Amino acid sequence: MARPAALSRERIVEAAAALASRDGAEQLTVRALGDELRCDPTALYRHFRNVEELHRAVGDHFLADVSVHPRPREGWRTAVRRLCVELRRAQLRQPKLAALVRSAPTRLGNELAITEALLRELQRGGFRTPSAVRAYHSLIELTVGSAAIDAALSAQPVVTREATYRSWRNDYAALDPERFPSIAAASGILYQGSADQRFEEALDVLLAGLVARRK
Amino acid sequence: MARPAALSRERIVEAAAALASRDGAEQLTVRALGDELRCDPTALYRHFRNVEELHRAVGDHFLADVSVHPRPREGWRTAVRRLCVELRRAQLRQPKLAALVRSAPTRLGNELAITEALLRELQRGGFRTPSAVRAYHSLIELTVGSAAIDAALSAQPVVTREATYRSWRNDYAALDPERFPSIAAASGILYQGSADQRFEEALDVLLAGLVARRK
DNA sequence: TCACGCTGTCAACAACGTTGACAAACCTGG
DNA sequence: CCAGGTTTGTCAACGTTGTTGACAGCGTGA
Repeated sequence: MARPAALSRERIVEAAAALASRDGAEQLTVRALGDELRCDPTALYRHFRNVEELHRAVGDHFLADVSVHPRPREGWRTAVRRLCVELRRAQLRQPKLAALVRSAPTRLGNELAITEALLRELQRGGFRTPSAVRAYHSLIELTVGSAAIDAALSAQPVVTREATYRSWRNDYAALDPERFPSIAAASGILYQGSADQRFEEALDVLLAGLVARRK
Repeated sequence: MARPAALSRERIVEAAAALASRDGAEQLTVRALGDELRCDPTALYRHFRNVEELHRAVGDHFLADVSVHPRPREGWRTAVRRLCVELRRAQLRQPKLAALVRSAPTRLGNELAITEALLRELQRGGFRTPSAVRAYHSLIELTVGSAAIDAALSAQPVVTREATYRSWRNDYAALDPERFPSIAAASGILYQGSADQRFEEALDVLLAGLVARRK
């Protein structure tokens, strides 16, 4: 081949992931990555066509946590539900990196495996291809979207988060009941419970709706 | 006050809105805004602390577009669907703002009006308060989350966006059918149609699921 | 009238992604 | 064993972004 090759896609991706999860995805710049790797920033372009390609690789890196292999005695609906819950959990674990994968699918290894697993399970559940694809889109929309919403808050410690929810409910309760009667009546239970609960509730409702429209 | 005051927050926000909806939010730069207003780009800083404050103002401007007043002869389900679609549309008009709004409800004017309208319509549809709140959470999770996903792409002009979807489908089609049989079979219809269609499909499924669980 | 304050202009800075020319290091064909 | 070609990191530079500080023009209150 060529020269010692101090760099490699893997080494770059790992450095980028460390940098992004430490300083935030917005700090993941070509020059900062050069500092992190102790090499010239533009050396990156020997391994990636542009930053977008790098972002996709980094985004895919942490999706490896989702286990996509079929489990014996697991029904399709349980499998789909678990895949979505794990995908969400992986994104919430790395909220800063999740910003890289939610706007566009990476179309790389780990994400492809998740997509394949979801489509496979839906088909096993009796969805024919066009219907399975529509169901897949709906599930991803809810799962990834919900993770995007909750990313910021889930980064906070539990006590802080609970305090935040409480202050929201207080704000709702302080409203003029004449102008906002429905909010006032609901102020005690708005944003009660965890975001995980709210997501799984929505997921179950969506799944039920999908089953009813299955074809 | 002072000099003729050719500029104002309102005039700037309107010019920014026109620019963003014409050329895409990506093109909403300080210099482009200067061209649009026929003034020096930095004059903007006499009215806004920085671009982020401008983005918020533009976003607020569009949130007012969601019409929350009850319409005669409009069923609750139609109303809920419309509110969600309009809320999503409002957020997509200012993709850069979506990042600021989605993590936490602002609990201010326009957003409160939307919350109130959603809860009101759900109750009109036969949901009792606790059930209506859960339904509200699910709907917001999907609507705001979906907007967060699509924000980046909807910032691009239509032709670019279509080219992006096409290149995704090409990537899926180029995969090894042995390793990814389900994706290969679905590659022609993955990410076909618009993001709006996919969202409304998911919304309809969710609504159907909610109705089935109504109490 | 005149000084103050608001507002737009201008030049400049730092940081961003990206490119093309260059140089060093390795592999391979002769 | 060495010459040629390829790979890979370095360097300087370009065009773009947001932002700042000095300057100048204008209107109003003292």
